[in-house]
Amino acid sequence: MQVYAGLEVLSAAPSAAERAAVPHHLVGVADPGEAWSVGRWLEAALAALADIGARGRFAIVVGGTGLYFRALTRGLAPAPAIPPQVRAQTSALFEAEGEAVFRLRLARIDPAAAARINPGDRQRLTRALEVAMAGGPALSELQRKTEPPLPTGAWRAVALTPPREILYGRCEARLERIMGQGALNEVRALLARRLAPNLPAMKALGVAALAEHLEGRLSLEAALARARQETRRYVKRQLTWLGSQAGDWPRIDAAEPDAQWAALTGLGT
RNA sequence: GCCUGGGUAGCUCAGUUGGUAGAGCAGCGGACUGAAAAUCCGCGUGUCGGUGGUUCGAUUCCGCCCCCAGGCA
Repeated sequence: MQVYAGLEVLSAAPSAAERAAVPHHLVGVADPGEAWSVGRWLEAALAALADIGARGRFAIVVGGTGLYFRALTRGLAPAPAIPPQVRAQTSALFEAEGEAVFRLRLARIDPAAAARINPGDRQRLTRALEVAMAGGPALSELQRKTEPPLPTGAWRAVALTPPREILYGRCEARLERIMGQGALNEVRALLARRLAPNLPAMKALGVAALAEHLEGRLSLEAALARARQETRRYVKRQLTWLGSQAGDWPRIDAAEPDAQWAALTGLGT
């Protein structure tokens, strides 16, 4: 989300002072009207990493999105680009056929995907069919061919997993802070552009709830309560991801991380 | 004070013609390959307000008490 310009407050992007102290890459580089994706981000991230490496420096990749780390460390299936019209098409098809029939249709071209995807998971079902319809190998096939984009041993990872209660407290503090920094103004500006609500930028935590408040359909109190809830659920999903997908990463789980960080890096605090 | 409704899961409620109860939301757990701050899947023991009685058995029927809402004084 920090990739989008105009979401600096909502996404709690690094401050001007932080950015002056340390060069940051890929912050505010995209327009919220553009739909970025893991694939597009990965390309940009690899380019930035190559550039930093060429200057003889190392980079720190920071974020809360498990899929993006997975793409960077383990790779992304070499799937063809899917035009937006195709997506609209599969979505309409799903609508018309219903899940059961749609799944059977998918099973004919990508049985592994049809068997694996959870009931009701329309997003994954339609995505799998889109890739299959592009004419090349099925998504499940492509996923098997995935190669890590970075050389082994070129990177180290660490998962930050402080106690849940502390995390929730920090979410609360973050919400208060961004409200004080003008989160509502950012939402107002986003609404003024009348962007499609399914654009990724419009899915940033708090946008939908605060938009409902600005449109007079929700009290501020109720909107903040919903933003809090969405944030907590997101935190929970992050922790689940780290538990299974990044189970082998070393952890920093203390509320005050300095000692663990020093032990991990061999550097002083 | 009297009358009428209510008191069941964290919340809003359903239900049991007597055999110790179930939905939605919340919460928790899980999945995850170009929408991922997304999209999904799974999980329901709670003195059925308290107490005494009837009964083999009471959350359910009866008595008394407490609390809440509305009405009457």
